[in-house]
Amino acid sequence: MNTHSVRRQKHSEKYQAILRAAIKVFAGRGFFQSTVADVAEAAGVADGTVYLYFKSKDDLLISIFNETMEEVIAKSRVELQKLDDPVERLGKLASLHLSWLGRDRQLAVVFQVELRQSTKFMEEFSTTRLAEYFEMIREIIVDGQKRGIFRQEIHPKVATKVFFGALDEMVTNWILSRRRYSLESMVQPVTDILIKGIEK
Amino acid sequence: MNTHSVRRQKHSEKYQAILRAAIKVFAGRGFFQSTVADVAEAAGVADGTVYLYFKSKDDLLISIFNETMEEVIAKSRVELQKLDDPVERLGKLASLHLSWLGRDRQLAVVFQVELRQSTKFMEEFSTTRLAEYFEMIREIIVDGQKRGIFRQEIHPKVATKVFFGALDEMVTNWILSRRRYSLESMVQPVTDILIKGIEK
Amino acid sequence: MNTHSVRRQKHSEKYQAILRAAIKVFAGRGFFQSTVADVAEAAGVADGTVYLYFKSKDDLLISIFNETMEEVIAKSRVELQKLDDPVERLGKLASLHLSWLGRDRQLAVVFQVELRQSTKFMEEFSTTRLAEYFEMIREIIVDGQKRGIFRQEIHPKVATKVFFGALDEMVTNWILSRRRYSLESMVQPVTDILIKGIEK
Amino acid sequence: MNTHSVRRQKHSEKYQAILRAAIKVFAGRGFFQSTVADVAEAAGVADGTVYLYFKSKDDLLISIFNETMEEVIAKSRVELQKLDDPVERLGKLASLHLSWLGRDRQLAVVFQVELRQSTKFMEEFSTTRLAEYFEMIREIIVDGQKRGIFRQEIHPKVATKVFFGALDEMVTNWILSRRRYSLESMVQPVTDILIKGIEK
DNA sequence: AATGAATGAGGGTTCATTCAT
DNA sequence: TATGAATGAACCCTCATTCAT
Repeated sequence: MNTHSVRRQKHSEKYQAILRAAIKVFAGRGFFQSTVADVAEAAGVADGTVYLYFKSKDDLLISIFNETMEEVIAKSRVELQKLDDPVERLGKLASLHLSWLGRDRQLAVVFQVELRQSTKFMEEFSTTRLAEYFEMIREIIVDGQKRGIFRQEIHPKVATKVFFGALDEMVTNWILSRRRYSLESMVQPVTDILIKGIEK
Repeated sequence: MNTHSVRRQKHSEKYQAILRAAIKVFAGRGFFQSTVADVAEAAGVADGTVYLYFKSKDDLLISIFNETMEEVIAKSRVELQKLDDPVERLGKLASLHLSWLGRDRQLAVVFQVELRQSTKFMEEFSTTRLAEYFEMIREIIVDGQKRGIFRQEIHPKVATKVFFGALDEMVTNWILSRRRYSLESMVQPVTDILIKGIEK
Repeated sequence: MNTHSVRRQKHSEKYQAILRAAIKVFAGRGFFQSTVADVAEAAGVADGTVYLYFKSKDDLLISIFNETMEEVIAKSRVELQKLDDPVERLGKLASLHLSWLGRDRQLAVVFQVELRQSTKFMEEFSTTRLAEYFEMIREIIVDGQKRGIFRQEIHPKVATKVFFGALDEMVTNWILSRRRYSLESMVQPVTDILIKGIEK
Repeated sequence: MNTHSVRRQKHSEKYQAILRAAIKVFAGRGFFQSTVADVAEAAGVADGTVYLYFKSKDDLLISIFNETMEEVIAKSRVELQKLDDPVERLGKLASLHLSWLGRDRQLAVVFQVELRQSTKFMEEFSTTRLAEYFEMIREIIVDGQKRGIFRQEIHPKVATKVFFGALDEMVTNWILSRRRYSLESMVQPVTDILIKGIEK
């Protein structure tokens, strides 16, 4: 089996081309309405070639999630390490979250809509990379409590969900909105409410 | 067409049986993975009978949304009219939201996962019943601002999305969680944060 | 079984209404594309009622053929008996053929198109009422030969087919033609050729 | 779409195999009673393969018509160019018509019965390849009139229909007949009548 | 590595027919 | 007689995946 050689190709031009094509196609037509042939065509490769880089159609979706989250989490960690104040760090997280999705509407559609196709997917996702993301948020909140900046009585996990849920809804609303506005412009008003909500 | 008169019998036994079966089946297998035959079998009717009451498989999903939202909105209005204080009203809304979904895990799965299958669906939904629901929330917030209870500088629409997004995330997390806990138990900790976030 | 009582109803209002509706519907949408429900609706009766008067959907088509041919053959016989000259009789036959179909475009469509759906139908038809019709034509030709008006060397059966085929094609062309013209106007030019073709 | 390049391979083995299979199956069971699976099985290919070469089930029928007519018209033109006398040319046309259908009973069934399934088909056909065929006949007749061989008073279009209708009926009768005889044996007796009918 | 022709299982939907009322 | 709700078999077409080249 040449799995290994293929895995090495993760960052090959074709792998990336197919992944980008998948995002575009899934965003446009929806995951279930898209065909592997659609993705192949958009990537400019033959149908069979997709299977040299991805195990299945599902794997395309999972890979979009994993590849993107990996990058996002890594970048976020780097950015957050530069800051110390929990308030500033939460603000930064919100800013990063809304700016990376606000920059690429198609990717946002895939993340807000297509990746939530089934409990099967969602359960899988929420126990891996997404759990990491949640943990990042939770840690900041716990740290804020320790430092006496955030209220002791709030439950960190609940606050994490509130934080994530609020950002998530901003993105979903932005995607579905007819009006075209900058997703980043939501950072301040949202964090204002969220921070106030947990601050002492 | 005589199917029309049949389809209108929204409250006939069969209509309800098929709708309940659809919720159960869609929640279990996912909308796209479910077949109309699955729904029919679960409802104890023939495949063709489904089409006497619903236009298509999609219509089943849309009907689950519409029927449920109609009922939820109506009940919420009744309950909210009994209260005057914006804080109490928001608390009531959160309580109602989490309790009606917390009562029926399958319905919750359909609402949190299956109904978000495609932008097509979501765009349709978000412009109708869901918009009504958002409006209900927004009105309470605006009222709170007028009364000087909530901060003037918060943007009601943003606050509405934060409120909804937070509740929505509670439900999604609850569905995907392995641990079995009461969704209603989230009411107090969530509203605590949200109210604090917008209060003066 | 109440077959007998039903058969008695052949000329009841409903039987005729359903038959007329079937002609209209089959002519409009084609036999296979039409549904029994279409026919029932057009006839203003319930779906099930159709089955009180006709054994099956096929039976509707067969009945249209039989009922009409019965009438046509009977009327033709009466008219032909009034004439003696074989040339005049053939002319009369052509005239009757083109006028009864030219009078009712929908009936013509059913006869020229829908009744020829399958060899099964066609074999059945061609051995019954249609054979009678062919025989009527053949007898006139044989008579013409006996009287020395038509050429001896022509084969009566062949001449019959030529005669019928020519008329049949006139009707088919008329149905499919965009231009609207009187089918009866074809009588003279067609018989001119056909008569000349077999005359001494 | 890469199916296009495939579909263009009109003379590939598979394309021809499927087309032959379709003729056989449609002739045997009738177009509407035949399934695409029947055709695929008869052609020795998978169901889906049919759709690599043909757009739809309808397209199979249309292709049988077009492919055959194209060939027939081309061959007829070649043969007719070898002759000069309008009488001989009409005779040749009749001979070609009856011999190519008489050679392949299944093809004849498809042409006489299955292709006349619906006005939709017939209207489409009669305005394309069939119109060409009619035009070929008409030109010979007009030529015969110019040369003073055929009567001036006959209407060329009517004569064309008579000619075609007569041949057409020969074929239809031959198909439906229990007795097995050579269709080509009809050429002489039919043309005898038809030529006499239009000659001076 | 890449291709793309071929596969064949799978599913939404239709509709002729029945039968309890 | 008449109704029309209910049935369930049947079918066209799609498409993820494979594999010979």
